[in-house]
Amino acid sequence: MESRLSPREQLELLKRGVVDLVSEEELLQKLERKKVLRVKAGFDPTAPDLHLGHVVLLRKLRQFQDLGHEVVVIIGDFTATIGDPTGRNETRPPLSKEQVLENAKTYAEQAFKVLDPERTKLVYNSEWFEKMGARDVVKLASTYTVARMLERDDFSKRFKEGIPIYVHEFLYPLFQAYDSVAIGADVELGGTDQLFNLLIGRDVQKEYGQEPQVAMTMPLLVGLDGVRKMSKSYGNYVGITEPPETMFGKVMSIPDDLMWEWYRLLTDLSEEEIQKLKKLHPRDAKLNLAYLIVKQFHGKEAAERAKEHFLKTFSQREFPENAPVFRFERGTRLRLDELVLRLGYAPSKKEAQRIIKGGGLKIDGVKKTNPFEEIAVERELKVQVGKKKFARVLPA
RNA sequence: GGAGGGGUAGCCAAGCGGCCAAAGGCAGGGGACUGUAAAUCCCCCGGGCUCCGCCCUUCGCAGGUUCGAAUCCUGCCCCCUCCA
Repeated sequence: MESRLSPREQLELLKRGVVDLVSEEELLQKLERKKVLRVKAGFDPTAPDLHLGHVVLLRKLRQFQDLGHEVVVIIGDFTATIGDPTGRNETRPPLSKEQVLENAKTYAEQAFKVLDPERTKLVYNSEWFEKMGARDVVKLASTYTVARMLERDDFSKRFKEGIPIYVHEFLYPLFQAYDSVAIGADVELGGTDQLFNLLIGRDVQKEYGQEPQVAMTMPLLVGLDGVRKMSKSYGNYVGITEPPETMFGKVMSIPDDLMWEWYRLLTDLSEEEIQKLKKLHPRDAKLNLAYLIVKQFHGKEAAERAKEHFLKTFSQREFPENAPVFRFERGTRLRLDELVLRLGYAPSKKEAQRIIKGGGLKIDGVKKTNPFEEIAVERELKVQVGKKKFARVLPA
């Protein structure tokens, strides 16, 4: 779909799913004036693993690309090498240059599962920040007031509650804003939590004599727990490089209520189509969702296989043939708690024992509840730990 | 710089000489139910030992007083509040 659409039609499309748009009129004007807009998105090079939460954003970027626009991904290598003690994580050592490059590479590989490489530019912000002197930093800092900085939710809250705010933390939004100046961004895209930063970008661009960018934010995807935003540190995420079966299973485990939002943010289905799906049995609607998502990252065939696998394993309770294989020397005698530990399905022997005593271990379909029982590896053992973890144990 | 409050397991939060591996809640794990959803119920939740018992390591850090300390004393580090 090349950019045959009128500016107004483009606008309508681009507005879909967006939370904040500052402002709609400006975006329309830009679309009318320019054929190719520069759409900016930042990337944090400390965490290169992308999950579905990022995909929400990437999909919107892709939409811009499909309309003929250009995406500029800013790799925040400069800021990353300084280190950011914002969170409570003290041990967050500044990344080395190599590390950043490495992460950027992984990031790009993953991002191009959604983005069009032809219309994507990767830019490192060290390119301009390394050249900046103290004078330039002061100039940048003087474009904003402390009072305005404190407008940010996060800052004002911390300020009121007496949680420390470091001076350099005020600098980060400004640096991000300056990225927009450096590349002359027309639009910047981010999660809703980024709105404040995106708006600062507008102000700073004006200070530097540029036309302000349009700020556009996308909803934060709620994670598997159905409560918090999807994030690696909450462990409620679906990584886009995860195997089809895992992905499928994870999607199936989301709360029912959440699935419609996922449909909106992660599939191309229209609102009408989604409404129709609501008439299905929730399980079937969710199977369809999982299928559509897996398909995007692994293709149709893999999606079908994953679905089949899911149905067999969980609906018909069959042992999955593609379960991970573990080999032990023939004749090895192991205690059951040891076995579970060695398979990596328990963090300690104690925990393995608890699982077993609680009835969470099955070997060849038979429940084993004595963790001290020994078993010899003479032939294939079909091991199941809990509901979702399987292993085929073979003699080597 | 001054005065006060506080640092307890993944998080929140009790405990303030022994009955404390440390209440309670959340998160998490296992089981039942089921649609690997939600809700509900039961069990577990520092580590090790063939383990109905024993041992080791934990209550900011380092020492000390005690038969015995998360609990008392000393020093140090960190955080917060009010004042300057």
